[in-house]
Formats: sequence, C-alpha cells, structure tokens
Amino acid sequence: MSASVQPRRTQAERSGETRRRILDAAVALLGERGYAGLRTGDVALAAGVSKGAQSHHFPSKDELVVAVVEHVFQRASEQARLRARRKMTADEAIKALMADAQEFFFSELFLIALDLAIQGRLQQTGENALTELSAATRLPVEAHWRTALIESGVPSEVADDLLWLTLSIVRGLAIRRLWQHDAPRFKRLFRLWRQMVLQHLAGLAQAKPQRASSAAEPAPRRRPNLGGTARSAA
Amino acid sequence: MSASVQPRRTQAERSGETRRRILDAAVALLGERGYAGLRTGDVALAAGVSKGAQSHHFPSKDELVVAVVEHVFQRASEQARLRARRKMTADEAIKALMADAQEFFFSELFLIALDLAIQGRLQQTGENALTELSAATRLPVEAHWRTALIESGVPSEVADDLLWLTLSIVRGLAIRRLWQHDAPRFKRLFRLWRQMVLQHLAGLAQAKPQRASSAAEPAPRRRPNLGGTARSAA
DNA sequence: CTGGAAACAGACCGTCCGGTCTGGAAGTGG
DNA sequence: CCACTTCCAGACCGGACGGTCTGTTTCCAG
Repeated sequence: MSASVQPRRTQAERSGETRRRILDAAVALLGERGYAGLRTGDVALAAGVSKGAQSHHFPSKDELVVAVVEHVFQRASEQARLRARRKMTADEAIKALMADAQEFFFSELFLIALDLAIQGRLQQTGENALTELSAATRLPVEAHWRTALIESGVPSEVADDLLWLTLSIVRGLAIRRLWQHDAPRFKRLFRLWRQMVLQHLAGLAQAKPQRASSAAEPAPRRRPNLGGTARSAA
Repeated sequence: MSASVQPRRTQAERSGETRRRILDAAVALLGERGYAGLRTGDVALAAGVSKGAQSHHFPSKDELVVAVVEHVFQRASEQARLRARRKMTADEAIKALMADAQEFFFSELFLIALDLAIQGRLQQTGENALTELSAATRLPVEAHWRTALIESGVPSEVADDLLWLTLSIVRGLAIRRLWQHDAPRFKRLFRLWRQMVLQHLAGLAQAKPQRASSAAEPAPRRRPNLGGTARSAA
C-alpha cells in the first residue's frame, strides 16, 4: 500500500533495481530512436534515476548499449531455443521456424541489432564487439532449428540451405516492411514458400527414393540425428 | 603550372562543378559513415570547397542528403530498368533479376537507403520523405522486372509473388552479410533458389496444362523457352 | 565600364550532449 | 557507534557540429 518507502533494502537490491530500471528504459528508447538517436540523459530521465546513478552503473553510452543487447538478446534466444525442441513433421518444422523467425525479425530487437550493425560497420573504431555479440547469441538458435529440421526428416544436405533461405526470406520481408507493409501479401508469400519447400523435398525424395519417404510426414523411426553427418557442403 | 585556372567559366559551369563535387563527396561519406555519422564539415572538406559554398547550394544537412539520394538512385534505377528490357527465357529472367538485385542490395546504395529508412522511421519528424523517395525510385524497377518475368512465360498470377520472394532472399542475404559473409554459400543458395523456382513453375504447368504451357518445362514436345535460347530474338 | 547578382570563402555562435566531478545519502563490516 | 564502501544526485565542462553572417571574388546584363 504505502508503496514508496522500504526503509531497509540491501545494497544488492537497491543496485539491482536501478540497473534494471535503466536497462528497461534504455531498451525502449533504443528501439524507438536507434543508437544514434539515443540520449544518455533521456535514459536516466525515463528510468527515473539521476545521471549520476546511471554513470555509476554504466560509465559510458557504449557500455550501456552493450549491456542492453546482451540483456535482451539472451532472453529472446533462450525462448527460441525451447521452441525448436519439439518433435515435428517437416511441414510443421518449417511453419514453426518461420513463425519464430517472424517474431524475431519483425520485432524491435532486430531493428536494434540492424541499426547497431550498420552503425558499427561504419565507424571502424573496432567496437564491432556489438555485432559479434548479437551474432553470437543468434547463431545457436539457428543451430537448434537446423537439428530440428533434420530430425523432422529433412535431408541433412539441404537442411542448412533451406534454413538459410527461409531466414533470408523472413529477414528480407522484414526489411521490405520498412517501406511497404502489406500483411496479407506477406502471409501469402510465406505460404507459397512453404509450399515450394515441400515441393522441393518431394522432388528430392523422388530422386533418391530409398530413404526420403518421410519428408512431409512424421519422422520415420529414429535417425542418427546430431551433428554427426553435418558436412552438407558438397 | 598552368593547370588550375580556367579564367573564364560560365556561372552554370562553376555552380555545376561544385555541386557535383559536393554530391560526390557526400555520397562517399554517407556510404562509409551513415547518416548519423555524416558531418557537413567533412563533406565540404572532402569536396574541396568551403563551408560557405556548400551551404549556398545545400542550406541544410537534410537537403543535402535528399539531393544525394535522388541523384544517385535515379542513375542506378535507370540502369536496372534497361537491363530488364531484354527478351529472355524464364530461367534467364530469374537469373538476370537476381544479378540485378545483388548489384543493388550488396552495394553501398542499399545500406544508405536502409540506414535512412531506419533513422527516419525513428524520429517521426515527418521527414520520411527520404524513405518515400527511395521507395519511389525503386518501385518502378520492380515493375519492369515483373513484366519481364511475365513476358518470359511466367504466369502473371505468380510473377509478382516470385518477384517478391526473390528480392526478399537477396535482400535478406545482403543483411546477413553484415554479420557473416560467406560468398560461396551465397552462390549456392542463389542456385538452389533458381532451381526451386523452376520446379515450382513446372508444377504449375503440369497442374493446368491448357494455357501454362510456356511457363516451365512440361516437355510434351519441346520445351518452349526454359533453359534454351531466347525465343524471338528481337 | 559598372552596378548587381550569383558563387564562394571562412569566421562565428548557440546548442546539444557525453563525460566528469563534488557532495551527500544509504547500507555494511567491525 | 563508527569508519568505509557503495550508491545516488545534480551541477559543470569541453568539445563538436549545424547553421548563420559578413566579406570577397566571379560572372553577367545593360
């Protein structure tokens, strides 16, 4: 009730709360203004803390941004990782993959990462640590989806390529959206792509019929799944 | 010695040259530093003109950037437009389309446009005129490719969708390249995509054979135009 | 030749913003 | 209760940068 005062809070509590407030405010502002437009003063203001407090926890703007990125990307990638663990048919896997990719690429997160990548790519002050960071948190997600595809019956030689193509499509449309957002068309395109993938898989199954029978249906029995047969590049 | 001075130049010549010098310097700096990192002083310095001259021709930074965009996009889109006018088979058309898209999306131009779009999307100062501008110069190019696809035998119902998917893939990979550039893989993916498109067109031709005969390789008699040489070398 | 306009040069200014610095309040170990 | 550290508050500073202003040169019309 009497909300405001808890006369006794441990240092870790005080510190942790302001840190969290600052990070939350920063991620919001970063999402809506971008790196270049982010003002450290605005962050402190939005977080309801003083400039001094902020510079105590995050001495410089860049350190703040780095903290924001690893804070928020970590959570998102963890969530995606879980989603890729279900057992699925190939069709379901593609569908789930696209849904997951959409959730990421159509979110502020991707725009933040993109902004930072572009920005960092330019000023070669060597602080590409940011892009490396976002790459490092994103790559494991892809790896999980790759194994999910393979376990769903997609031949391992093409799983990687289809994964990349799928991600590229979603990413490409997410960019396109910046100029022109046509949601129903996007939906149609996603459906078409899924259809093309299944068609391609069917074609593969026809070409070497001995073992590819399960492209669109639930996985056969078990398959020697993990990384073993990884080398897809012929 | 005598080099530097042409004592008599018309006003239009003087003005035109410095304008050009400024624009050239600006597009270079914009490409390598982005909008936020672009300093008007640096432009004048790189162009070898005074700050006064620059502000005479381009009173504000934004007006300069607008001029840069319409200057350089115009030329590029004109070039692409010509390329889409050749008569081609469907396979050639896809190939040419992808080559053209690569040339654009993998260039500094796209990064500039992307940067401006992201930047403009944020500060809603209403100066999204920039993104509208780049969209306006880019859309006609797409329209030309669309008709090129249709004329090459792709059914008009799917030409649009395939065009969008193709552009999205190239765009998506162009973005991906910011984190991870794997040229041979990109090549492989492009090839795979072309193959999938042809497969899809073949499926369509099979589904309704009465009129789609020229789409892909139904191959009852001879393949009309797919992989062969162009029909009607006009 | 001459008045005037356009083109150019460079100093100057106001503002903004990231970082620092001093001071004080809140917890902590002894 | 008392040094000592951590945490926080807000004033201050210095540089950077976009835009303006005044002055000078170059061209052109009459």
